[in-house]
Amino acid sequence: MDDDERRYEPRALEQKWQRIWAEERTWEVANPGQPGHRSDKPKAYVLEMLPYPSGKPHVGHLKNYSIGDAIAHYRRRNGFEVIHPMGYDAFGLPAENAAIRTGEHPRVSTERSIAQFREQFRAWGISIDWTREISSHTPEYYRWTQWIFLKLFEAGLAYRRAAAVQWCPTDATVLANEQVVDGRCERCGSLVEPRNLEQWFFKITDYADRLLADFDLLEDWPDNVVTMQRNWIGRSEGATVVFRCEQLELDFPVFTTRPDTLFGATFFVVAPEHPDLERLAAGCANSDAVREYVAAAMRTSTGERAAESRDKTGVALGQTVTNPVNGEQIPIYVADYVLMEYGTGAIMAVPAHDERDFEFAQRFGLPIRRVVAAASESEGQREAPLEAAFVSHSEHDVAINSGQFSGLPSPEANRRILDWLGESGRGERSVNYRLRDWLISRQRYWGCPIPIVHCERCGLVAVPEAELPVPLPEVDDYKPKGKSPLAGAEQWVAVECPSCGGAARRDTDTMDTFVDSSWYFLRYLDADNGEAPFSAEAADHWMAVDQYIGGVEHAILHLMYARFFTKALADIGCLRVQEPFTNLLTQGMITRDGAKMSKSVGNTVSPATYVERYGADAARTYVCFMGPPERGGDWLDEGVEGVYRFLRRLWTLAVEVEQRTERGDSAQLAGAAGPARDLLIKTHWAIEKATHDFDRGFQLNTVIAATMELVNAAYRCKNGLYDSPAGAAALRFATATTASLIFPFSPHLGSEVWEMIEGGRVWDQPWPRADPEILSVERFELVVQINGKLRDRLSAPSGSDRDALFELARASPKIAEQLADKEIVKVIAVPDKLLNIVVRG
RNA sequence: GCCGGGAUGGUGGAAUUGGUCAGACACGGCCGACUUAAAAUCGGCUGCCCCCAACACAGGGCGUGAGGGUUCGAGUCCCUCUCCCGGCACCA
Repeated sequence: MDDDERRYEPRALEQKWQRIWAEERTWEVANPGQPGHRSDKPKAYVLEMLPYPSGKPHVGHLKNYSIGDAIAHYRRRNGFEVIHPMGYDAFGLPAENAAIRTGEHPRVSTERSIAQFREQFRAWGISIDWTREISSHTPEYYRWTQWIFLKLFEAGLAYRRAAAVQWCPTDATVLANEQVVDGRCERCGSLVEPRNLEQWFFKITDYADRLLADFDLLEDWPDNVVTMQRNWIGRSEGATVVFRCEQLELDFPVFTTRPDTLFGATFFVVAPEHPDLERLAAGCANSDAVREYVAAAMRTSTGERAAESRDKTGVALGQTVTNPVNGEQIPIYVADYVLMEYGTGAIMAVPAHDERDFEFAQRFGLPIRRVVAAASESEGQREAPLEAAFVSHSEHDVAINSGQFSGLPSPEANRRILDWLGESGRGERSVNYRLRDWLISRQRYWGCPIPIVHCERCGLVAVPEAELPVPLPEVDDYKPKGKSPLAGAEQWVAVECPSCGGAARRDTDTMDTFVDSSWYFLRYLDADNGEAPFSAEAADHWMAVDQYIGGVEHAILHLMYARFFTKALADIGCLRVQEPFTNLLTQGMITRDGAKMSKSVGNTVSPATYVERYGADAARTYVCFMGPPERGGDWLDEGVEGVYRFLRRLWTLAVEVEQRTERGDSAQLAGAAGPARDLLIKTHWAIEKATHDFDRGFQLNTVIAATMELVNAAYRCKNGLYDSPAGAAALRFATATTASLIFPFSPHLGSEVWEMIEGGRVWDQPWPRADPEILSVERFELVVQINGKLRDRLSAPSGSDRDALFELARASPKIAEQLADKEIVKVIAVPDKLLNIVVRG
């Protein structure tokens, strides 16, 4: 064959294998009951987070799918029936905002982008079962998103209520709590404003405890993700204590985590949004000032109000409540540092033991009474005025100035006070969460319509299942105007009430796109099902996702919502698992020149460019070689080139080995000696190293390094091996093994080299196994240390005991010299590794 | 402030979990071979310092953010500190 034709040409080679995989439908798997279903193999569900299709895929996608594909291949080769599907999170704001600018329908731009993504995934050679492809914007998909919404509605988990919500003025929509970062819209950065609106919520708070408890069901999730979710849910144990306003005959329950500080409560604060505020203010002399304060608080943006540097503000209400532990009358204030959304919207203020209350008390000249002290403090220290709030959770603290509880250790005071309150019905143990219900209404166009009809007579009426999907109507104007663009589709909005038949109107909001992605991993399992979102049989077989791979930016939002959906669907009876993702790998971000890639900085990397120049194999292998998957890394063109050079070296080696050796002489391996045996050992070493690193948290970078070492070893010895049968066999074995080990990263080249050397399909081959016999050596290099310092290396027989090793070491001139006139204190031996002689003198 | 994760050559990162002078593999750099030449390719060297007129060899010392500790032995375990990254934060 002509030399030119034997050059490494990734493009032609990659196209060849991609064609074979498409024609032979290599990566398709069948459900139970379908022809071709493999009940003989264990299943593995390998899934990467689905992409939001905008423009073309970027390097983050390349990394995500390269890692996922390597894992999918590795599982397949280890005997698993792997389901590895793909889809698109196609609804969303960017496409809609583009539509407002360009006038092009979001469906058109989205579908163009989907085509580009699909095309790139094929060009990358990702092993996807394309028969399961879904896209969340299609009626076939969102019909079932609506169906699930209705099930949640029936179960009381979807409800509508008026609430103070966070409004983004730029995107002209409300946002979920999770989408507000530092008081700003996560997406566009605008300061969000408080608004009182009636909105749809999902009752995720009902699941708070299960979301926490079921972390135990997960096998391997990164600690930081679990911690972030824990913090987000923010469970705190404490008590609800009732303070009564005698004048108005009103009870005010408050939540506290520190019942032991009750005797230190010297005033009481309610949030500006508190529903009883008007009644409290009505009779008091200050009522104008109160109303003014409340109005100002309502105008202040959420972020501004939360700013820590801000001085405490508030207004006295001129009323008092009774402290249930000592009957004291303490004044009531309204202040915006108390949040209506947390607890009961009212607090008992204990300035001596809470920084915020302390600050407020100082500003308003309120008494500060100390009720907790460290056990070590003297009487004098305990009586001295506080410079700052004494906030401590030590078990060694004691209660002081606390009536009959004075002198008790704080934990006990806590218990006793609670019991005592409970007996008289003035308080009880309770739990509070930071987590709020998930606000899912969006006043935007490009999303899944909410399948509810508003009827003046019947109220909220579910669209009957048979009428799903409620189609997303065509509109002329996408511009958000404070209400959903869907409201402009008058014909669509006007509808008969499914319940009474009278004139009614459709809900014109669309759902948060996180709803779409909270169940997509279930639709893959049964993507063509026209009767249900998925069959119980398919879900029972494939769920849960054994390995999920995606960006850590979804640690809270997507991952918590999907966990909630899974539990809710299980409760409704659709699903038998409690957790969707058993193992999670969060990949690190790829930067360029040390900075996050962004169009405005102009440091983006287009994978397509590199795939064209170096091939998909080089690009994929490079992103896996940069470092451990969960770490980030800086993209270097030289790095891709380095991997490309390695692949080309493998190719060149394979061509040479194929030309200069004969197939089928593997029996010769048994007799290998000298360099041939060394190469054989190196090959088994590489197999063991690769397998070990794959199994230990997918250390993909070192798997690749092992294959590089093997190729380097083959290059160093190959010219001396061609002439002997054993040498030739060792070279063939090393080359084919490299192909086999690199296949999960470079599937095209791996397939090609395997075919050249061994014939057939590498993906049908089981993952290679290292032969322990070959790896166990008869002799090893003994390291001899004296007082922990290396002094000599000797060849020693494997399995020698301590005494034998010591005798051997003493025979060495270097060691003998070191040991002269020294007293041997101790000899430590590590079998087949080292000997440490401890001496004195 | 609280929680989580880090800090290893010029660079990305290795180190089989307390055991072979730490630095695999790769990038970058230097040198050589091939070539009229360059590119490509192949091969070699590449932590710092000392000893030496210089080269080579051999040798010695120091090195995993800083300091201390445990141990025969520490990048790995413990304590203190510094810095960096991520998350949460007026949540009672």
